[in-house]
Amino acid sequence: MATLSDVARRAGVSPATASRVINGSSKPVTEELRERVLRAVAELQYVPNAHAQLLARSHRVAVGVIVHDVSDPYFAEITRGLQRVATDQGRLLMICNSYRDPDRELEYVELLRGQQVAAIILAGSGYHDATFTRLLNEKLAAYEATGGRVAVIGRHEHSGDAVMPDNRAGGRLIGAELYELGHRAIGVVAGPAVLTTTTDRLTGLRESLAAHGLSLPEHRVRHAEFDRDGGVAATAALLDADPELTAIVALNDSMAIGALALLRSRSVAVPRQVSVIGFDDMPIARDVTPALTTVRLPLVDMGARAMSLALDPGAAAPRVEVLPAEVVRRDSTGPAPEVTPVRPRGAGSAAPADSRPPAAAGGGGPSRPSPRGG
Amino acid sequence: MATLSDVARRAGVSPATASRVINGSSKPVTEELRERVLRAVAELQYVPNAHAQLLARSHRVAVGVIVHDVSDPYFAEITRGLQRVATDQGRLLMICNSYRDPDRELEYVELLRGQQVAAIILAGSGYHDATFTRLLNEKLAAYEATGGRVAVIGRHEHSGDAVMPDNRAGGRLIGAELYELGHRAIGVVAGPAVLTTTTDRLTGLRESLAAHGLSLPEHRVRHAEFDRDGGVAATAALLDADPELTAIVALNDSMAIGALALLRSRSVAVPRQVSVIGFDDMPIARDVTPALTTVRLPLVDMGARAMSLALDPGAAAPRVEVLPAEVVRRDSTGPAPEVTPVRPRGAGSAAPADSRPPAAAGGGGPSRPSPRGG
DNA sequence: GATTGTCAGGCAAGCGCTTTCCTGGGCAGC
DNA sequence: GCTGCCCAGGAAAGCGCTTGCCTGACAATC
Repeated sequence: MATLSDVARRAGVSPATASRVINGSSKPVTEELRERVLRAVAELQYVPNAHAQLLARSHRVAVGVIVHDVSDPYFAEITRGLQRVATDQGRLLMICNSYRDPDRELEYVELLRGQQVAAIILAGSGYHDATFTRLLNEKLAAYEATGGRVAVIGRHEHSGDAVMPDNRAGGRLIGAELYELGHRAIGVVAGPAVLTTTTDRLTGLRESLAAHGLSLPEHRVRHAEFDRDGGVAATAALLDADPELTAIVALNDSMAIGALALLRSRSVAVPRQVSVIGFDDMPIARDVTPALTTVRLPLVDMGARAMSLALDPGAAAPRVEVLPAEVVRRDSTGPAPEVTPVRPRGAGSAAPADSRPPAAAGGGGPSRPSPRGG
Repeated sequence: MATLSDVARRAGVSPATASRVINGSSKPVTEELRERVLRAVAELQYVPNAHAQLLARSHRVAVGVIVHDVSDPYFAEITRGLQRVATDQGRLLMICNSYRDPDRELEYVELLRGQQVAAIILAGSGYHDATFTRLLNEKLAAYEATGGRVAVIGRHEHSGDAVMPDNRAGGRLIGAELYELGHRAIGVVAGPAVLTTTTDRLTGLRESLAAHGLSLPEHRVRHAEFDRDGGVAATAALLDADPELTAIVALNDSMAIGALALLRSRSVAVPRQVSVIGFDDMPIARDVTPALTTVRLPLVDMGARAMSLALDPGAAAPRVEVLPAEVVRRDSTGPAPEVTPVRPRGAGSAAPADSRPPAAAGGGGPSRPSPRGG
């Protein structure tokens, strides 16, 4: 591998001069020497050793981001936003997948610290785990103490700059939407209980149902992995236990897609028999059938803002930007059916023990806010 | 930021000893000193400067991969395979998105070279662009000349180790499949013509159609971006020009999803009126409606193998692994209808100028190879 | 002609770490 | 008691680059 001194030697100049030519230093260099250096660079196919440069300058240029999994569309979208701003500012982005393993997350913080990144961005749900949270905060604090910048997306536990999707409000929107459509028997396909995203969304949903005098019993909430197959499993469990459900809330779109798949495999009509609503509005949501009603989060924007916060030297006070959630109505939700929607498979017709109210006659909620959203 | 000498000073030892303790060097160190060093490390929250380490050791540990876009499921899957092997071997993976910009691709090669990566993996289609190809090969050659390893996925233009999905055979499979189903009026929703992936798949398709005496006129091939919206646009163009098409081949699944969306918006029944077949078998393919018939490529495996090749010191001769494509039959394809399937919108019924043969009566190909795949 | 100013270019000191080689003390062997 | 060996630990030489500072040549000024 050719080095700077190789270039300098070939051009018949000192390494200092070569360096200045290559980096476009403000220090003037004769045109002739400049050309000799550039020619040598081309001839040797010289590329500066980035590590040596980083050691020599004290200027940190890369930015690290730790996500659960970039191939998950949720994070793919966020990453796209991060990338855009990073690239605009001439920063290199290093992406690390924790695969939802807290330990790996801690390791990556160290790794990124060792890489001398200018900022670390943590994207994705936090964990209900006090020990982990303390450990993580210690590590981040140590990093910040040496001038590193930290921004988080959707995490409560860190005290610095943060971009927060309004998961709880989103949960409330779902509750209101389903209530207006007349649904009273609602099941929830939830992500892992240790994730704050799961509990936040669930809390919001419970709040709005409670406001209408409805409760959400524990057995109507099934936890599984936050992905398509988790959605399949949780939906199956939910329906097996409660065939009279008229609506299924999936706490993210991947799970919702799993729910749709399971319902289709059981020949349950959506939304005629059962409505399904998701969360996140990932791009594919509009292309499944029926197109998925969901709660939109401005994912790309969340990424972009987080990167802006991270790269902005920053006010003394930590900045928290809460980004709103909004319902996107598509075809997977509809008015609650008036009779038990799901024929229990095999078993004799289960007693409809549910306390379903008469439900506003004429189907459809009192007034569907708008005929079609997004 | 605490340095090694800070640690050494605090522990009352030399930097050499501290380094040896921290890296678990084979050189023996008294238990007492060892403990003092480790305590100092903990107290100072010391993390070694990775760049300094890389400078000092000559051992390169990171691996770089250049993909078109990780958030595209095709590359997300490949990346997953790459990651797995890289992690198993204790390598850090650096992911770079070229966003299908050849210039950016060249830049990233330089960047990765500067980062002293042990290997560079190029994933994704090559370009029909002689100048670019030459430039790229020069850069890669320079990198290899200094001991760097290169592996490519799905690119003809590089002469070293390669993993090649059998795009052409996949194209042939599609042709055979549609022919057997009785389709004679076939349109192609293709990716950019400059991509070798596009042309390879198209070539295969043409070959198998030709084997049955069918040709694929240019106006039945529409090029657009290799994504969902490209699929929408190309399908619309195709149908507007040729309402009598009975099958649409999308050269990747993203475009196929766009095609399905467009057909639904025009109320064209799939597969009753028009069959749709995709390519790649990305995970979402089974969850759209109708579930997408497609050609499966072993994406994760492709990534894993490429990484193995890249990390394996390597035989003198370049190794090329061709991975087979296989048809996955789902619900978006069916026998060709016997009458003009798409009612032209508005315009008077276009003359069915097509040379459609009588088509085997009874619908359905002579014998559908297997009732249901994958 | 001596002095000062200007300016292109080079010297050399690091950046933080690893690793080779050397040192000096303790011990066994004669 | 002296020599030689072994071994833990340290000194120091880089790894490849940047950059503050200095040098030496030349031109301008008195």
